[in-house]
Amino acid sequence: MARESGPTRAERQARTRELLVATARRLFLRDGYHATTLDRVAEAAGFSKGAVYSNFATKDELCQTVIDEVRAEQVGAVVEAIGGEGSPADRLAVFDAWAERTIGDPGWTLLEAEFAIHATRRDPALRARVAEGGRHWVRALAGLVEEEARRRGTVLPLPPEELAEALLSLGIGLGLRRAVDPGLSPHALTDVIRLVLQP
Amino acid sequence: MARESGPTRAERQARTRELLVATARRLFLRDGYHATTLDRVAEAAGFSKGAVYSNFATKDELCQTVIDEVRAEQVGAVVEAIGGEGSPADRLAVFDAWAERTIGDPGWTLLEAEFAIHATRRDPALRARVAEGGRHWVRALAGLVEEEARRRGTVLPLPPEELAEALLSLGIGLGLRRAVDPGLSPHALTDVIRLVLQP
DNA sequence: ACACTCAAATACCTTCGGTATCCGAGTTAA
DNA sequence: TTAACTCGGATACCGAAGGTATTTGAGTGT
Repeated sequence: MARESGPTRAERQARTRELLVATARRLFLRDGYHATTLDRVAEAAGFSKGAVYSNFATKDELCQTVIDEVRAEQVGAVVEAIGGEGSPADRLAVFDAWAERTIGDPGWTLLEAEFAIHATRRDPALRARVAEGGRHWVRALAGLVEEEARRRGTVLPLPPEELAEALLSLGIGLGLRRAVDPGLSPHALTDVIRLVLQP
Repeated sequence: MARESGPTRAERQARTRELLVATARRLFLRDGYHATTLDRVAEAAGFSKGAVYSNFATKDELCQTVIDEVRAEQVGAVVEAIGGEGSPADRLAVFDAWAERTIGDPGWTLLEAEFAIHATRRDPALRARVAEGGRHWVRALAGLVEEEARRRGTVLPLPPEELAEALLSLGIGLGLRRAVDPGLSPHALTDVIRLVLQP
């Protein structure tokens, strides 16, 4: 036993992992998957590449960790936004703000898409994981859409899952389009949602 | 002057370029942008990497050439499909078949998206070029949508450009989603189009 | 016939993901 | 207390890939 025992070994490793994930998150969101190198992540976090490989098996695993973390926050935010009280118009405005923040964020949109494509091309297991993440989004959205229709007392023009699939796809496509072409109007998503929800 | 003059030098180079583009097209569509290496393209075409760099400044330029070629075919096909005669239902069926072939083709969808993301992250000039390609799609679709509404005598629920933007984004998003998760229903796109065009 | 051009080949550079090995602080058992 | 051991992190290295510099040799103009 040391006189003044500092943090234990496991605690130090956890701290290292945290710092690596936080740094990787910043760089992956800023520069994208391919342009971000593990050397730079390690250096920016104050470690060597060895620290990265001691905490994550591959670059894919590190990036997946970052994406899971960010996505959990995004899903939570949208559920909270839509689930709130207020008139349908209020809720749509809140959702609009969320969409503007999330879909309008090129870093996030590009990273999700880039990693999904990479996973699809590279490793069936990773692709399956990414696909499951997408289905998770669809289920969450389908629930939200159904609930919203119930609140409004309107009949959905399509099954909720299909509508959710279309909305998610629209969000992905619009996010990509806006990232590539920042001059685009940001209103297409909510306009289409209005169209679908207010027949 | 040689006795039996074979192909001239310029002709030989054009032939080399053709072979390289055709080979690159096959590999890019099959494996994607990053996974396709110039060494393999050159070897598969029967040349060395030097031949590639003698005909294209960078990998980006070769890939852009391939994408332009394929996209020109796709746009032509959809304009031809929609522009044809027949009842609205017939035309929608033709479009449906086109969408199934094009959007349902993971190779094409993933390559477009992968290259767009790469260009956006890497080089502002290339990004601008890709963005212009997207606007070209939107203009073509807006014209088609407007014409279709005129033929049907219906009023569009949104401005044609915005509708076209939404449809393109939906196509991109759905194509990506289906590439990542092949089990998805392929009908969301035409369902939404029916929804928008038959109020 | 002879110098020259230039498409294509070859050799080599740098970067980056990944692996093998090493080091030394921290943990544990005697 | 101490000595063996564990293992997180550092370091050295490998192979692949985009890109560049240089060379080569078949075709071309004078």
